[in-house]
Amino acid sequence: MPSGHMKETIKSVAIDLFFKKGYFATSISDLARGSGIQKASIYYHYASKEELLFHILENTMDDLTACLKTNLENVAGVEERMRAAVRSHVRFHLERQKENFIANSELRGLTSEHYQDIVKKRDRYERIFQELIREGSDAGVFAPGDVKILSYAILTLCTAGATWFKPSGRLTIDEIALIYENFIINGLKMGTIDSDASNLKNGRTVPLENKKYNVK
Amino acid sequence: MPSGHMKETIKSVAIDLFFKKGYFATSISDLARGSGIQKASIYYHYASKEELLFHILENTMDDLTACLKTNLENVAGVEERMRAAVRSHVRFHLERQKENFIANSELRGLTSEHYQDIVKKRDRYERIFQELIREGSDAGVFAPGDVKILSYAILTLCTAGATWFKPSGRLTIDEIALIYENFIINGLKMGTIDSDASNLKNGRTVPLENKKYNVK
DNA sequence: ACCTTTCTACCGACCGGTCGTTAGATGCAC
DNA sequence: GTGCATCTAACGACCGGTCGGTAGAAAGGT
Repeated sequence: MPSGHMKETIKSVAIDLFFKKGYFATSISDLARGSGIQKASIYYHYASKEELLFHILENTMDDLTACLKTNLENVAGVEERMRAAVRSHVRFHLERQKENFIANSELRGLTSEHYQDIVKKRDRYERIFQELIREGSDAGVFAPGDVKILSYAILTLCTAGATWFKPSGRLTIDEIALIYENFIINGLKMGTIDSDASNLKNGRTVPLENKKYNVK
Repeated sequence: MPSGHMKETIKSVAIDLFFKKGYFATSISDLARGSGIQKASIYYHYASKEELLFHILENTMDDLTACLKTNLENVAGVEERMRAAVRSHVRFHLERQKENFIANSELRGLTSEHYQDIVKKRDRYERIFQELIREGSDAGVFAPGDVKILSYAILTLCTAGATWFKPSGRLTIDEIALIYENFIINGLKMGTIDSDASNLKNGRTVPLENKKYNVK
């Protein structure tokens, strides 16, 4: 089971357990047990539990961005580039599901400095998509729309796959990637996306927090 | 700030803190401090921390479903019904952002019995959307596609709003709801959604977990 | 009206247990 | 014997939860 370096073993055990039980619910003892060492020995490799988490998240974010950049190399045309970007994003999230799940659910375990590091990396990644949307919109290929909201939509859509995807499931990663790719390109292309909310005709349709449900 | 009953005060303090710091990071002492009582007094109103969490989640899920059902009453036509459903979903998640965020991130805090209760409620809710997609697809209004994947896509897309939405932000809830509504209807309507993955032409484009990045 | 009992809502003190972390000794490869 | 990797042992902090008790309002009998 151990793959040479104990530091890597600990890391991969951590990825497993953080994914399965969550960061806070996973104790150093759990990590030690899973790695086959005593819990004090963890501290020879990592300064703290939080540093271990940060290490995982940082690696994931760096690989995610590197992956996207590589997959965009030599791809021409804004639609094809967006397709490639979505494909890259979906595949990365499904192939490395556990790490991505952690990256999206355990940010609160970080110190504020580390948190900001990760958010900065995430923002840089998002900006690549936003730039693509803007390009496509300028070129008339995509409908004009709110770039930020659309980028969030695209990314969270694909990211969500990491929460429900089962490698043993009905569909392969490539099939899922294609479904998303088409869904998104479709949503972006047509001209019906606008922010004209003038035709909204409604009062409150949602119950307030902690209030009993009442409509109209 | 306290609204009559202490039980309600505790609940709303819990919603605030679970949203801000997370369920595990919020201690009973935190809840007591926020509610202005001693921590032992919390147990007069709730049997345990977990029961309090369950109480919040159960309420939220029940209201979510009730809200959808009401908003679908007297709406005819499958496209209009889907639009109404998306609108209901987005609005509920943005208006009651904190509770919904908790409901999507703190399920792991539940006992397995309570967890299954909530998942059952969530599945019932999802099935309403899946039924809508199937109807629309049968009627030829929506393109045929994988019903489950599409329903996940729709729901997670809208749900994600609860993670980044700022009430003081640029766009109103209704504007965001409209953007999503159009994006989704668009994605569903066109005929390009299929699972024909026969034209996939690629090797590995994603680095493996814990492996250095390498393409092709 | 009076006294007694019950119930509600809370408090202060405390428990066993687990947590992340540290200090210092030990084995082992070179 | 030098240094790396791991060990045993322990630390203080804090956790969720329990306990016995209590002030005060309400209920009930006479």
